[in-house]
Amino acid sequence: MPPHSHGPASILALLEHEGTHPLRGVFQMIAFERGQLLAQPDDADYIFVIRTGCLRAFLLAFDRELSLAYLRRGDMFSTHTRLQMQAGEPTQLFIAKRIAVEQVSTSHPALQHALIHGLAKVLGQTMTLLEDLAFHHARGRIARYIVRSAAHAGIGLQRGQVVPLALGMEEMAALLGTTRQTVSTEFNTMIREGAFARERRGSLRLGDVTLLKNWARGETLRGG
Amino acid sequence: MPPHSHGPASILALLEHEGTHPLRGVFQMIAFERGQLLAQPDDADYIFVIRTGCLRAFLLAFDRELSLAYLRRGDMFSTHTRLQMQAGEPTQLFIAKRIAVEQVSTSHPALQHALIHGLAKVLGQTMTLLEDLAFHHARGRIARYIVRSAAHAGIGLQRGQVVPLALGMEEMAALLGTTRQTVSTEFNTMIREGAFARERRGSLRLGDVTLLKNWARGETLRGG
DNA sequence: CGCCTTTTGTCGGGCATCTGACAGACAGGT
DNA sequence: ACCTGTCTGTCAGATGCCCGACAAAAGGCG
Repeated sequence: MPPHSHGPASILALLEHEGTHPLRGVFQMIAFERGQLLAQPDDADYIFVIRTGCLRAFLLAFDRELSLAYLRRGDMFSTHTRLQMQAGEPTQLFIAKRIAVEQVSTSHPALQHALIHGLAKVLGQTMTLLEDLAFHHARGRIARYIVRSAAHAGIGLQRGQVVPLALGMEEMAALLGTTRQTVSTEFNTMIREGAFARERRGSLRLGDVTLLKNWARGETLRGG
Repeated sequence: MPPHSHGPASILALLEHEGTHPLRGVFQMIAFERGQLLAQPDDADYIFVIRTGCLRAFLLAFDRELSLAYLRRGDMFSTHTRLQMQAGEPTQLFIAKRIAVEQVSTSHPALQHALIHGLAKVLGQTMTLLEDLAFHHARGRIARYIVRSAAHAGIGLQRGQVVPLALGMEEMAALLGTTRQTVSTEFNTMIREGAFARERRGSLRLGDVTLLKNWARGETLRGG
């Protein structure tokens, strides 16, 4: 569930405003190059809001990685010991220690709501991933990803519609918890079966949408 | 990741106190029988705190289910469209509409913190599950579960220690995202290799702890 | 256009794990 | 003790997926 809709704009507005809102005092702005990692400076918890660019949150184990979400402008999140962050492009964000935010936010309930909202959102995305991994085969996950991409782009599931795909095979694999090869193979098999066709790189044209829906629904469950 | 430590006791204290704390007004107490489902009455979000008993949060897809967490006294959570709740034993809980809580909590920052804390905790557990599913084989997940069980019971990882297991094979399988048969087979293979021995039902005696640690660390990663 | 790098497609072998089926072990009640 | 239901152990067959390797294709740049 990649690019998701923007979080509470109010926070960003507060932080970007030229005034001296008390909240602005605890946040620092930092910039990242493409590919740069957001290192955990100490073992304190941090909270941040994306201002521009794109940050990929992922789990890392040895040489494998699983992408959890792509955070974009307005998205708010907190550093988490087990999560790595990497800029997918030049990125700016506001960051502050969680404790500091909590102290200030005592008098700013709106921020609290925003935080809860943000956490709940990431929790939801994580749950989607969990569903995918636990219940769906590689083909189902790909189908679900395509359906989500279409929905996110505001495109109906109808033959002929063009759906943009933000990710390459490798990145898709990392997001879906599988391998480049499996994604590639399944993808092309789905094309041969007529579910959709390739449209240059980075987009596809929908074909037999019923097929896609059935795969996405997971008629055939994982491990079966 | 089964029973986790108790949440903010303050909330429960507030709710259980005989006085007329404003917070108490928005919460209702309900009781459940063993096996009963916590149905989503309408499409509003609810927040609840467990008072007694045990609630299992799980994902459901067709005839398969994946247990996410076992919530116990003091644990706080919110209903989530995709999550089912089931009482594992007679259970009482305080429940309220999220909106109502937010309105009241505007003047009670402590509650906000507790909520954020609770959400973050569940997010953490979800992440653990995700790690398991994405990176570890069945054996690794079982080993990790045993290690967690020991830690939760405050038992050191040393030969001879007795670790209680709260779950049967079937429930363990649901929590670890695998099948009863696989858990049973792996479990007994691990016993034969000397990692631990069975101690009546529901507990085991640790043997070669190094083996256990290695499996838990995941020397051998999933899909490899 | 030709070169080089990155991305994508495909194959064959191997393996973890799922399914379905059945037998043995345990626990509770009468 | 017995029966009875639930839990547990194990097997054989099937399969989805991973891995390593290599070829084909696409894009950037002089």
